[in-house]
Amino acid sequence: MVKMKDVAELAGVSSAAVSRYLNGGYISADKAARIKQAIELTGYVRSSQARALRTGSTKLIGVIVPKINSESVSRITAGIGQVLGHRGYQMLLANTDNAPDRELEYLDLFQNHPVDGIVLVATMITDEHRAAIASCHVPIVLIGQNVEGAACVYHDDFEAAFELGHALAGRVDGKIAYIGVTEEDRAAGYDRRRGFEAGLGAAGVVLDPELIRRGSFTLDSGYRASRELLGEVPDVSFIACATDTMAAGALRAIDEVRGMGEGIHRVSGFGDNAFLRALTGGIPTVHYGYLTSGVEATNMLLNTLDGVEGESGLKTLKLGHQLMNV
Amino acid sequence: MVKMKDVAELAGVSSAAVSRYLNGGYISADKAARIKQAIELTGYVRSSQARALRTGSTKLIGVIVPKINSESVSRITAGIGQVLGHRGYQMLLANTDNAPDRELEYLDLFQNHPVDGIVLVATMITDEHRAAIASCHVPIVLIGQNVEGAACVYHDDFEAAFELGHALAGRVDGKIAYIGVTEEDRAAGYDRRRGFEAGLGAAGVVLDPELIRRGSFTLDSGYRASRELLGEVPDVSFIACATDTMAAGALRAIDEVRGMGEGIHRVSGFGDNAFLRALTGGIPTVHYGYLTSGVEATNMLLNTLDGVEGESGLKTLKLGHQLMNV
DNA sequence: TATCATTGTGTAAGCGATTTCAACGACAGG
DNA sequence: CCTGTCGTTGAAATCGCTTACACAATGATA
Repeated sequence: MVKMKDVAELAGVSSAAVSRYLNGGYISADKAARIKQAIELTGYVRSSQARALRTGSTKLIGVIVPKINSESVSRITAGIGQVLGHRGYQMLLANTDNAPDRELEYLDLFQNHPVDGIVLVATMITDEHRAAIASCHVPIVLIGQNVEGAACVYHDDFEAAFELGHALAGRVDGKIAYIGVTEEDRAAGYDRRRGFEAGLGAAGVVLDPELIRRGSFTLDSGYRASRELLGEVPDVSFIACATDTMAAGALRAIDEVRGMGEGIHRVSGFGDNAFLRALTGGIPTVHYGYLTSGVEATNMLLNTLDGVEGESGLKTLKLGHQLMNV
Repeated sequence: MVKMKDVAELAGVSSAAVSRYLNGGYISADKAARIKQAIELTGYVRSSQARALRTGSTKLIGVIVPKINSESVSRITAGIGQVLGHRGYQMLLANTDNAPDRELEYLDLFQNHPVDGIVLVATMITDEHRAAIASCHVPIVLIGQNVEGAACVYHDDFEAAFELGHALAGRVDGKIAYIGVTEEDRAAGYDRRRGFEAGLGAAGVVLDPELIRRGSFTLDSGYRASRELLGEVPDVSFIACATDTMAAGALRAIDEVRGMGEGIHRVSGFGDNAFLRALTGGIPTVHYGYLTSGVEATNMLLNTLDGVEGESGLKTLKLGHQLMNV
């Protein structure tokens, strides 16, 4: 592998000159030309490892996600990747498979090590998480949760759920059920459930605690919870779910129990999944700018890292949402 | 940041001893104990950058994908990530957004630089690709295409499509149409289209060239191609698509033109998308072990890198498939 | 003419690990 | 007692790059 010294010798300069040429330091025009030629001739590329050791910067951003094969996460990731690519960084992806302790593990691994910054697509935030985030040696931005004391890019799940609940209250007659997710996930669990209840409440509809069930983000869990619900409470009229994926499961359950095509007007979700939209013509749901959240979070992070002027660095950013099909 | 020298001093040994302790070289029991204690006391973690510079190995695997927010790719990626995690490697993810030249770019970037190996989730393989792969300095495994002279983990798209075509020929009456993707994608474009035609042919059904259209992997393109098709040839009876995602678009188009629920029995796809399966009860499609292909490819790659005995290293592996709902 | 920025340049000192090398004590065999 | 082997050790040489520093020119300013 050709190294800087080789290039320097070929160009008849010192390796310091080559380094300066590469990094934009003082260099005379003729030497610059000779170096340029020497680099092209040898096909030299500088060792990012040596550079990293010397400068302490790797141009790598650690991205921690709970699950890669999910529409929302992969959209967020697409947004992150877009920005990183544009700005000369690369993405080190860590998938925790929904295990919050693996999040901590990666947080630990990353901060000591090879990354310049971290984007955490967050689900459950425990005290341990807060501690880990606070003691992080590199800048970190969270996506999806609003955590005090950390830079966050998030959506207002309470408000969105409120609006959805309020809108649905007027349109649905009969019993409304809600299938949520773990409330340890503040945004998708707690806020959505509470917001939805509050929204219904504001329209004078009470959500019967008996009709609140719990799933786990998967289509299958939405399906199972719905079957159970329909079995126990046959006259349920509408099933609201905490995610579109779960809503797809609910849809399937209703179709099975009540006949094909029955489910479409009897479920709602969150996330505005493209597949679901196309196949059903659109159930009531909330559109979040997932890609945008990835973009915004990453820009914020890189602005601090690159010391971009005019940008106030890490802060908390609430993105908007949009009610669909209500 | 505490470094090896600090640990060594605290333990009263040389840094060489600490390094040996960490890497399993000669070390006496008592020194090992002292070093262990010193490490715990200081919370020392070794700099992977310095290590990388010295050893030339980064424990990083470059993963190049055409698109991150797609079910098949994210499943493959999940499989890759699983294995990497288990075996102490990390994933450097590069998303090319379906731009084959960005694939080349990353191939170039990766091979000279910080990764120990590459997994390429391949779509179009041009001669440039072949050249880049052949001249790659680090081991590389392709997923999804069978390329002569490269290690590949792939599915037999021709055979799968043949079986699907053959099975459908007996079940469908009336005109069958096919919406494919670019034939530069040998597996998903060329092989599927040809296999499907051959399968129909073997059952005595001819696929009218007028009824072969072209889309681009997206739901929307499947929708548009189908609308066009239905407009031009109103008596089309069945639309086979090159991917489930496109089939979802076709489904929507048929529902729009002929009434809700009509599409379900009139489309087929490839890939066995979970959402589509749940929402439709299952259209004819082919199930591929996407996660498995990620797992197998990565194991193969790491086996060569780690020099695992008994494994014959990089080779080409054809995975099975399964016809669904026919 | 003396003084001082300004611009270029090379030398050499690291960054923090791994690894070669020579050396050393102990102990067994001859 | 000498020699060879084994297990163990630290000093020192890298790995390839960046950058502080010293030192020249050169031209501008007083």
